Amino acid sequence: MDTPILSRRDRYRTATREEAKGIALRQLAEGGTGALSLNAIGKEMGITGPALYRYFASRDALLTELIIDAYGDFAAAVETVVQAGDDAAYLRALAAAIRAWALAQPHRYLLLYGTPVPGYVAPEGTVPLARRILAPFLAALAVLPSPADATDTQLAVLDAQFTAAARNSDHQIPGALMRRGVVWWTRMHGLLSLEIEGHFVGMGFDPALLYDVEVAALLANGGTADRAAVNETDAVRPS
Amino acid sequence: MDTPILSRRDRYRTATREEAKGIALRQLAEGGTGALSLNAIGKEMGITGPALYRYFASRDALLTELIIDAYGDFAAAVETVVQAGDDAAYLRALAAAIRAWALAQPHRYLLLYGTPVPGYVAPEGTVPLARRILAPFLAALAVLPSPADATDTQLAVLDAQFTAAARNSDHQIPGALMRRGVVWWTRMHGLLSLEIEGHFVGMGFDPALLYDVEVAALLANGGTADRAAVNETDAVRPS
DNA sequence: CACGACTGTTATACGTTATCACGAAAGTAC
DNA sequence: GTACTTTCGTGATAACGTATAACAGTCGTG
Repeated sequence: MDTPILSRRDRYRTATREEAKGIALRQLAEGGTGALSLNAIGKEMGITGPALYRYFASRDALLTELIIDAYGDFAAAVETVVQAGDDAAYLRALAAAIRAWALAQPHRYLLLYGTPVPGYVAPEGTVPLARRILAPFLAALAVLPSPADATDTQLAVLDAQFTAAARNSDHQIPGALMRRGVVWWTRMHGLLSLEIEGHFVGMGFDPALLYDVEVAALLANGGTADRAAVNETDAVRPS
Repeated sequence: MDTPILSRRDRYRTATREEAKGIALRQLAEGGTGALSLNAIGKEMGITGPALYRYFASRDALLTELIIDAYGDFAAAVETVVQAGDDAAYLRALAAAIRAWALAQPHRYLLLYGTPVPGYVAPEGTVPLARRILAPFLAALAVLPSPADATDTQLAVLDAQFTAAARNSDHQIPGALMRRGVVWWTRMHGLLSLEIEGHFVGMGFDPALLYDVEVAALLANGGTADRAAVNETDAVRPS
């Protein structure tokens, strides 16, 4: 967060930009991505719609800016988790932080991981941000013993793919570790997205409890099958 | 699928409705929910936009109709899976059918489980449809031995919640069984939604393989932690 | 045949994004 | 202090969207 010397004009410019983005977030929370309107934002700020085009190139530009901000905010929230207790407790705290952030501002979570909006173009600078969120999990998982081993051929192939991908990238994360991190990610996201989108309402159970149970399962067997009966891959597939 | 005797007019009416819905699906696949336009549909059909309001009360009405259709189609696709081999193979085939349908028409999958569109109102008749999709899984899971037991207090509470919810509903599904079904659902959805939305691109692994691995994990330990070290629930939670 | 329901058309109101030309304000240079 | 330049905001405009209303044609039925 470096704040270079800003001229009077630049300060005003960033101030109005922030004000607009704040109103945009509120509109987003109230009516989803479809409710985001530069005209409405302008009206609320006391200026006309076209005036906002001095600050944002287009509606999509504002939206991608909100996405990038949300990524950074999300990553920051995860990074503030302090490592207290053993690694299992740390992972539980990380998972809890993920859920807390997602439930506190569901619209922003959906902005990151929800249905891509019409003119969706991955903002390019998004990959390192996504890795920043996963990093704490990987750090904790690295020192946690992995119950499952490569006796399973499928797992071995998958881990080899991750290892190969690491070679072509700038990081050097072991394949099996990255695989475990992705499993954590997908399971947490499955629960959170369904909860946020309201698919659990009326089912009569506590989503927080199911979340804890799933986190416990991840801690116990690391997201892999530690039994046999896995090698029969050629199941009956439907037409 | 009962087809009562339709008058000449009713046949024409349903025909144009179906034609419009077909074009709507194509528009949806090309540009997402935002690209769905009654005007554009009409133009493509050779009629004006307002004419379509004789067939659909509003844009949202058309959208919810598409959602209901997708639910039925999805459920039908799952139900066509034939039970061959043991129950594990059947469950694998069911999971594969889920993935095949979702990947074949990602926009429709997102219509069901994706970010709710602006004027989202759960179409009311959607709950039995959602249960229809889960039903085959529950049937197969019922006869499959569950490795995990209620030695875990969290699991016991969760299962009790599901059991209580069943009492207030019309079905009579045991709590532990329903819990296992929901775990299958959330894990499959986590993988499928992230894959469909393109969050796996560039990571260098085969999503199908990860899917198989996760299904194997579900089969092996039923989505629960079969080890200890679960009872320390009070982890460090961030601010 | 005649009536009535159904279908499609134009016109209209109102909303959105986005661009443009113009005028006003603020900052900078002399 | 005056003149210049950059920035900011406005209003007009084009194109597209939903949705309603009034009107005209078409079809099925009594």
